[in-house]
Amino acid sequence: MALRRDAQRNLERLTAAAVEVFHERGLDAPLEEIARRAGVSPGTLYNRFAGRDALIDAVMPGLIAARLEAARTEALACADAWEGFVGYVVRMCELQASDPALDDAMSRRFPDAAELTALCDAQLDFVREIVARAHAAGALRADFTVEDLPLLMWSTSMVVRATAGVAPQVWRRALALLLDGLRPAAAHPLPVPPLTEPQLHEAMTSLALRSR
Amino acid sequence: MALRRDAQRNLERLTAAAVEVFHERGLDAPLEEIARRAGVSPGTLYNRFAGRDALIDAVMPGLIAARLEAARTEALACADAWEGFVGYVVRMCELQASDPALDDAMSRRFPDAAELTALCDAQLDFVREIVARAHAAGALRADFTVEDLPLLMWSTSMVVRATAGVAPQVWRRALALLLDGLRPAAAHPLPVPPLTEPQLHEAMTSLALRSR
DNA sequence: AAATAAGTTGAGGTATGCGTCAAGTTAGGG
DNA sequence: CCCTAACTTGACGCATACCTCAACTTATTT
Repeated sequence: MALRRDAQRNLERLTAAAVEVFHERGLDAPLEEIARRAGVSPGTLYNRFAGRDALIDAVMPGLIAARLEAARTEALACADAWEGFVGYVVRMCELQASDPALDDAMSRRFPDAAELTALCDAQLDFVREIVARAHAAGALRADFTVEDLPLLMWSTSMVVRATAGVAPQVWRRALALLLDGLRPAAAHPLPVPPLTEPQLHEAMTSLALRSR
Repeated sequence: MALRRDAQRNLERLTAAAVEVFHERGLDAPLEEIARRAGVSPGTLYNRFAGRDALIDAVMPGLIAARLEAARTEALACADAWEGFVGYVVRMCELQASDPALDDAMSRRFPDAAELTALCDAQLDFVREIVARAHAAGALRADFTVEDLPLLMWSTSMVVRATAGVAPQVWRRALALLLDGLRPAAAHPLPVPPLTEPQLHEAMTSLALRSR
């Protein structure tokens, strides 16, 4: 059954406030702040959303779906396979750098945010194509796998966090150094195998970052 | 004047407990846990140490001084300048990966931990030599600077944190990819200039990591 | 204009962690 | 052995943040 009109309005205020606050403070922002900003009591928030993950799932997919798709199609549209790959990675890192909420949404998994999780998992599959195309063109070192991509994202995530207040573009330098290591000509044997897909998933899920 | 004997004993217990707890939980571990583990009340801890930084400063330099020096001398002793450089970086990252406390101590600055800060600043100067030697030998891309090294450390820090529970060696892979980008042959123009030294210092100081 | 279902409130309980201080305990010199 | 300065204690106040629920308010239906 439909929500009562006032409830509907509060729900909209809540999601709007969540977008704001997540943008400012990341996905670990206090829920009470979101309620406050929505002009609503904490009880109302919990009344409407089971918990943080439900709120995240109500808000984040709408913020990232279009951008993820844009990054993908842009990459595949690019004539040069290497340029496409690099363009994709850079675009993703730009998203990370532009918004702590996006960074969290892309670096971690929130088990009870089903839509968001589905979106990200799907993205990983699409990216497989981009990587495959680069491999086929001999533009990307052969021992690089899709599961290595999150390593780049994590790296950038930290560089951004450390330097955002001081030199907000420096992550591009760190990423460029890294990308230079991904060309076939740069390749030297790697010391350990890549993450398996389940390992990757577990790593993202257990990444509660700001605590231990 | 000397401490009373019981106070001396408590102080030793406190530093020992701090070493343990910092090792397990990083330098943000609750001080109360340290007091508890030392078999002492929180009051006693605060009685002996002005705050977290003082305790860190009492404990960490002893844990890292020797290892930092070993890494340096080992690097300079290495006949091949590139091997020396890589060996140094890998050794440092091994320290990071082996202990959250070392990771914190090397990735951040604790303004009121004077000894620790001095130690790390000195290290950066020594490392300048290693980088210079690699540059002189044409073994390291010319546009790489000492201030770029912390970018590597931050990158590794995050990869370690994400994967420690799942594939504790995978950081070596991420680092290897990165190092492959540091060879002169791999170099392509970098999009932004390196951090300046003051920027670097500020970035480390403001990196309160686990919060925002 | 009731009646009622739907929704909101906000104080309060839980938990973590910092830092303090009045009261109590103890080491160790005289 | 006893006195006093040195030291320890642990409960307390503060702050943050989670989540709940009994009492209240409001929209909607008839």
